[in-house]
Amino acid sequence: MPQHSCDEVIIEVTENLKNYLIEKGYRKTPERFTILKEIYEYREHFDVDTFYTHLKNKKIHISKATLYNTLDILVEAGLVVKHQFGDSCAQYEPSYRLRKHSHAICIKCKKIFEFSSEELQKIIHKFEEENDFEVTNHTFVLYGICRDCKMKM
Amino acid sequence: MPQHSCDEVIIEVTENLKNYLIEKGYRKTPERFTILKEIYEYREHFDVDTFYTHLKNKKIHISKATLYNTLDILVEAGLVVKHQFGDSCAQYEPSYRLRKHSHAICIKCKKIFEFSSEELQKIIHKFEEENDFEVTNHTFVLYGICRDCKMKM
DNA sequence: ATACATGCAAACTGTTTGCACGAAG
DNA sequence: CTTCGTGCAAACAGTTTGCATGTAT
Repeated sequence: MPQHSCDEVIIEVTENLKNYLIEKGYRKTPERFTILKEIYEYREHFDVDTFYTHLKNKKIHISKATLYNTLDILVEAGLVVKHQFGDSCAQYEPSYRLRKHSHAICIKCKKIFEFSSEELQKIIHKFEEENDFEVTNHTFVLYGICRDCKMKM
Repeated sequence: MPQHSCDEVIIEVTENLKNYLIEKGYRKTPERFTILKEIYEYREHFDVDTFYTHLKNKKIHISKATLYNTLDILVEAGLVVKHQFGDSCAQYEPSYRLRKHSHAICIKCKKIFEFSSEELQKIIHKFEEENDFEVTNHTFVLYGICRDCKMKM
């Protein structure tokens, strides 16, 4: 993908975060902006441990406590989505201006696949209207056996 | 709901479990059948700790280790579904012959709502066919604010 | 100058593991 | 009688918390 568009997104989300922090009266610390930038450059799913190591490799020293704290804020701000897939630890991913998608996880090889579906949005809207429930986020995960693992059986 | 139909379901799932254990060469221990029966009488979502206490109150003594072990088997056997909602601990629920449903969780009051959607099945089938992926289970969770909490704001 | 955020380590919590005993096959 | 399952406690892993230090406001 072009580096250009990636930079643009980072500028936008940085601005969004700044506004969110001001609105909430939180402080604009360098760590918070660094973490946001790194997440949007990384662009993939990650768990806290993996990301912590990733930062360490780039000589960026931020403690795990701060990482957890900041991720909570980014989720609140709607800039990051948190998923709790079956296997132990939470997974995060950037969400701003990125294609909304769902996940399918192979229970054999643990690989995560992504797919999107417009019909899903319709289901969500229907539920919102019928139940007077305001959906802010959702997780749709399919568990099963992928093509490769099916062939190995 | 009529006690009658509940008993019928318990008889069926007990038979299913027996067959599954034989097929896999696992032992038919009383604990395994007791846990299955209690889950199908309970009929609601539960986490391990809550269920452990529930059993203790009924003077049924089964250790947590056995509970975890047995739940894994029941999930394998397709008699119980495991959900990993955002908040820490895993939730389980009986699945045999019970209406397939999805969940909506209020992020304020943490209440869990259930709803079902036939369209969801279509989406799942479409994904299976397009990707040669065999779906064995799925989780669809909406997070947001329920009617009651909206009114309190 | 005054909190609030960070970093570190210790605490916590849900789950897994190791081992001795007991029961299913 | 052999092996697997259970119960218990200890271990583990991801996350949270408490406190001293540092820094945004």
